[in-house]
Amino acid sequence: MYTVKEAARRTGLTEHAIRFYTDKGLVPSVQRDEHNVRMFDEQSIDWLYGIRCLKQSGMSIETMKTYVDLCLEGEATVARRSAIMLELKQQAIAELEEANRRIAHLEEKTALYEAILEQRSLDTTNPGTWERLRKFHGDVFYAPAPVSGQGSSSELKKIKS
Amino acid sequence: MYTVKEAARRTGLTEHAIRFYTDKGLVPSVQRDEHNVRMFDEQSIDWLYGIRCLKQSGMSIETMKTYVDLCLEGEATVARRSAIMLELKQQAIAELEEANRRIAHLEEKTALYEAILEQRSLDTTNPGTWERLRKFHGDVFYAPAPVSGQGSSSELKKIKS
DNA sequence: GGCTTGCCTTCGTGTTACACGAAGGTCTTA
DNA sequence: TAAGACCTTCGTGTAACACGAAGGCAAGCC
Repeated sequence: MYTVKEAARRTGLTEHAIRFYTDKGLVPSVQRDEHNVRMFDEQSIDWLYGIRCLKQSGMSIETMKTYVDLCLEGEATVARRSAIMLELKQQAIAELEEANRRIAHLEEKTALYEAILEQRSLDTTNPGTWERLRKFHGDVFYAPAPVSGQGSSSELKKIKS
Repeated sequence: MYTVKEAARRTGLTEHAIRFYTDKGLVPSVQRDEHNVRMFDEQSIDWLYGIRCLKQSGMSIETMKTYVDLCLEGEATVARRSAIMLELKQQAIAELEEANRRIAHLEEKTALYEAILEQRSLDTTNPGTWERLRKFHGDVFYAPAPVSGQGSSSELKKIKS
């Protein structure tokens, strides 16, 4: 039987996290001794490993609770658990796509900054100067179509050089 | 000049978010009228668009504040702003890799579940039953090395097939 | 004048998954 | 008997808002 500290050492989780998980009911086999101290047996350690794994998969605590409860019900719930994992995978794929969009977006911006630094372009990344720039290329900074264009300035050429 | 509601309509942000951003100092050009009501001019709308864009890039509010302040200082800060964007891109790339890891991980799990559902494998996804399974293949569920290794994974081939 | 409607304000709580510290209890050891 | 090490619970803080409450203000309507 292990204390929180030992369980932390064995699982790689922090003591705080382990208390948090046990309090959330994610470690069904955990017991308390006569001084109300959490005691972990091998099965509890297994559960903690499982939790850590689910966390790595991006599962929320709430879903973990559902998942754990389904596990306790036994093999009859395999299909439902499978569905949870599939949904999680869909979510991960969505995050992947989001990350890809961000990178593409940031790629543009960093390229733009590079151009500015090399004096090849105007500074369109500062919203404070858009009024001056709007009529030329006011939509480099942000992805969707910006405000309806008005505003003018002729000192731009000076910067362009 | 626009109210919060109109600014929300024009920028696609919620009214709550707009109040939040203005209170954080991310919209330097915003004013208040005689009744303490926020008033947005075209430049304020530009700033809001910029904020929305930065948010889409995954930038934190704190960093946005830094970024906005740098913008206000003018073109002398282009290099520092560029550095912020580069860092953000690195972060996005890291998130991308994390998402890829998750998907690979979940791919295994969903495949395993499929195998279980097709009666081709034991249920190794339930930590509550690992005691029974540990001697067979206790490390399918979680990614890193599990409990101090006893048990072999020689039965894995049967599942993989 | 008074009421309703609609917009605005500030303030305060809830969210997620813990991190962190405080205050206090218990056991062991010097 | 006191220190040290460990545990407990409780409470606050985090990020980026969402949401609702309570209240102010102006305009329109009867």
